[in-house]
Amino acid sequence: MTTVGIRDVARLAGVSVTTVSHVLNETPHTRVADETRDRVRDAAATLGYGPNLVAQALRTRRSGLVGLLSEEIATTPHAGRIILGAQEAARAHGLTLVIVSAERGNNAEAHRADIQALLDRQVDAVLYATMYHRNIAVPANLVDVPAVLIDATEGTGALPSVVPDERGGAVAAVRHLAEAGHRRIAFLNNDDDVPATHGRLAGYRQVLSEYGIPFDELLVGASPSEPAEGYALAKEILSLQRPTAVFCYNDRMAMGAYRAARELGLSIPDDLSIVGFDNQEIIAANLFPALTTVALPHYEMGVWALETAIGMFADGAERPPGPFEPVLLPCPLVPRDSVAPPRQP
Amino acid sequence: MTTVGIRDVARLAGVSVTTVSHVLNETPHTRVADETRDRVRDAAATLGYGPNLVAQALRTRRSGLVGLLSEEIATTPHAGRIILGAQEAARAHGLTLVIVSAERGNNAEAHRADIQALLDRQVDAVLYATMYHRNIAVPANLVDVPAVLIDATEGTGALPSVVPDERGGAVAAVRHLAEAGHRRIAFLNNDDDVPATHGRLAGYRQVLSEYGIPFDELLVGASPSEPAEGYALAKEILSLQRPTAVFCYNDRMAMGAYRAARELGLSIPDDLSIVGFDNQEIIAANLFPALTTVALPHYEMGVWALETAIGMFADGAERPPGPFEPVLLPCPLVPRDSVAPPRQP
DNA sequence: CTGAAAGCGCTTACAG
DNA sequence: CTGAAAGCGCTTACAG
Repeated sequence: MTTVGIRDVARLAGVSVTTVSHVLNETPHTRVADETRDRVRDAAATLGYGPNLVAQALRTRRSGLVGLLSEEIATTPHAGRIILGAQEAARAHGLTLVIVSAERGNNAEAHRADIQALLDRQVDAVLYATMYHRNIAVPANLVDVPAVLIDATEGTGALPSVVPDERGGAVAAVRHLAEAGHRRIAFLNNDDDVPATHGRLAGYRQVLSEYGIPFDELLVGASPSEPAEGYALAKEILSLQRPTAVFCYNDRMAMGAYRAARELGLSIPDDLSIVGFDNQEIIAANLFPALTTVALPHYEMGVWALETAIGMFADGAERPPGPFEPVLLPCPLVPRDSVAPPRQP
Repeated sequence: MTTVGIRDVARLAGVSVTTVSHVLNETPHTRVADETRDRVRDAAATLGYGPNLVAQALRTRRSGLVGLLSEEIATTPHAGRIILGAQEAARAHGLTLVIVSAERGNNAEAHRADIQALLDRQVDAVLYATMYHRNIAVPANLVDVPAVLIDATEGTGALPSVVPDERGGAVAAVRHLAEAGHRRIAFLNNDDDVPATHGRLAGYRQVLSEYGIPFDELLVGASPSEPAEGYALAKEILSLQRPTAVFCYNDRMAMGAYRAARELGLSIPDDLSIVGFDNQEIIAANLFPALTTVALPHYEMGVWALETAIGMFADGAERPPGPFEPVLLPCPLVPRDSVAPPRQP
């Protein structure tokens, strides 16, 4: 690969490198004769010239790189959608995404080192994504660069951050059930102290009061948010109580609820309607019947974060002072086949 | 962020930048007094100096960046494991991974542009990953740089490539069933003309002959590799034939087979043993009973590709001439709970 | 309208 | 054992 430089273009066009730079970059306030412009462009095209972005970065002190530090890139498809959103937004702005998967175990010191590596690379900004919505303490050196949090908040409001509107998503889910006519709606919650647990419960309660349905604590349970535990919890609540619908903290618990319903001889959706949360395609679309659920805005959070970061380092943009309120992105309902009106009483 | 440069270190240590560079990089064949070394290191440490990698890249003509072009980053967790493998290998070698998600639709021209963007960034190598094992035609400009294919082969052998040992994985799966005592083993295959279809069938047939089991075409069927179609196919074969075990092309089809078995009143694993392929955690671990399956070596392919790429651009390394034979990585059996000996006949 | 020259932050022969 | 100087490929005042 013979590498062609700006000098080669200048020589072929018979102009100086200054002029080549001006026309190729369309430098504002610079008049260049049309005829010269064309000559330069032709020369660049015939040589297949593309500027060396490393040199450009050194000179302009802008690398065009944005770093994405993500926990657990591999284990969840969610991370993939964040990456995709950030990546497509980056490409749309001529930026390149550099990714590093954070060490497991939440080792703050290791994260600091990962961020330092990104800083040494001169990234223009860093995006910091956690694997699920939570409150975190950020590594100290994150303040050395425009940074934004994805799926995470941090108490002080020092950084812009974007998270799912958990409550709003739950409201959509439970309203969907209520609108279908359900009044005895169980809720299988997670038992971790994380924002989604509280937010989804709040949404559930909100809809109950909207519809004047009394809160019945026998219809609400909490367990680890996995299929096996969801199954046990569903079995208990479905056996003792007689809800006509159940809203599950996530699709994995809904998987368990499907099994419980099956074992109790309850047919979905005729005997029991179920709504999940997370929209994990591989579960939701392939359960039988397909699961109605609520989508998490991972792609959108990736886009939002990237664009917010750009706003922090773009020319002329002042880095906003903060403190920042977390931005909530909507969690839309994804209707499939697991909801029907309750049977006639 | 006041950025500290090599000059600041030199000034503080009372030496030239040349000397700072030598000691920090441990340039071979360079004698520096121990006392000077220490002074330099102390100065760098107290200033928190890290070299500007952009400047270093420009000067050494080595960016330390490797690009990963991956189709469909978001839709499959597989891509995540490739990224993770490549990323961790990159970090271990002081390299940084740059990722770009290829346009959907397999648009060769768009891929060419994505690769060009990577080349403009001066990446030292590019890794090209497809979303499932297949034969492809690579964009022409990929030959301008050390490149390796992940999960893909390309006819001419122009590029190193790494793919799963489909046949070996199928052999492990079917042997596992045969060793448990099964002799009537059905195979639910995919119906696409892709390497995995042929490889897994070959592995199935190989084990049959190892055990002297005649090939019975009534026990073998093919359909799209999704739960719904797997269900239909399983229902047909399980109703008409009476296999004691079924080997499924992938975990999604196995999901369908579970449902078929349930509807036919067959209990897994007592009445019917099932083995899948792909080890999609979210399915395999959460089906009930948990699915015994075969893992695809995505993480390992990511590592292999990154390290092979390094071998192509490292100092002193000659770029191997090719043609290259695809390297097969093993697909190990992941035993769970869906296999048992057949009932007494 | 166009170009000569300095400089981004490093590394690396070369000289002493 | 240590340092002065050139140069990687660009951009950008500045001058004409």
